[in-house]
Amino acid sequence: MSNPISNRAQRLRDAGYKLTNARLTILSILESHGGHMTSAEVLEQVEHTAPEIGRASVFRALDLFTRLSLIRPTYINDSSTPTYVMLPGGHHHHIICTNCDRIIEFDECHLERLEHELEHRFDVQLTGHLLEFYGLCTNCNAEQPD
Amino acid sequence: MSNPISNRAQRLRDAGYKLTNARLTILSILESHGGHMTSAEVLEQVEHTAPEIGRASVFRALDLFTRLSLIRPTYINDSSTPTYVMLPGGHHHHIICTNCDRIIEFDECHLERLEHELEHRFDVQLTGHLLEFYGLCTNCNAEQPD
DNA sequence: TTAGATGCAAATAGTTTGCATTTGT
DNA sequence: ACAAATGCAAACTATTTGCATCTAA
Repeated sequence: MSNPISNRAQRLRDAGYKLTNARLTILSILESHGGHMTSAEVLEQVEHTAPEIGRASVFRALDLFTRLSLIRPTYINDSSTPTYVMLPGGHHHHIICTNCDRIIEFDECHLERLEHELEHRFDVQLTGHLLEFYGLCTNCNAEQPD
Repeated sequence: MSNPISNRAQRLRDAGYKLTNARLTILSILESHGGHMTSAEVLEQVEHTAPEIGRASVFRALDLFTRLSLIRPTYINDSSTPTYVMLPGGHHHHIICTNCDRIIEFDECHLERLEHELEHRFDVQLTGHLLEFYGLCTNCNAEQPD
């Protein structure tokens, strides 16, 4: 009640969820890590910094955060493990090299106008978006003889 | 050698991959199904229409198609199974309701300019993109008292 | 002809479940 | 006080692997 609550924690509370130790710890791990984290990386960090938190709680928290659009799972490296992307300010954008899986992040997307238009057209309330471009990075492009 | 080869099959061949029965069958299942298919749905279809094709080949084909940007795995329903999205013309766009998982597809994105700009800025060769908006659909928005 | 792709079945690994206990509000 | 969330460990399920065989080019 005395220490400051992060924006995201506030959103959890506002949505009616309890600010438990497990949730706050996992949120903090995601926030301090920045951009992308696989579920395996989150599990590993939890294991290191708060081994009392169970595996199941990690998955439950990741699911909850996803429902709240705080993060979004996406496929990057191999095909069977999700990488969770933070959606600060509700959005995130990157380029994925489909050959070497390198990620290039970029900021601007100019999608505000489209977002508003879609909200009106489909009568939805949008909270975030993810924009992914796929292709070959400089290195992989050079390697491909075509 | 006599029957017509689809655009996508041609892209497989051009990239140096063999046009095997397994790959063509799976491609055709994806194409005839249209927009979205989970891996489980693909497996089920294969089981019905071509039971001689092994599970492993399905996953191998889906991985290959992903590397070629013919499809893209994304998280929609539950968190543990990918939904593959066709990328006809290289792109796809939709809105996901984070409450009921309803998907609303839409066409325009006006991202061509950004795509070209990114190609120059990062010296990459882009082959496709996926744009996802997250939020609440009409029904779920109405239900939420806020 | 032959490198690449397949099918099979077993092994693996990631995720979920059920339930008694704990905790935030 | 009590509904909600947790931690545990077992159960599950999707995916991958290794290898002998087959096939597209």
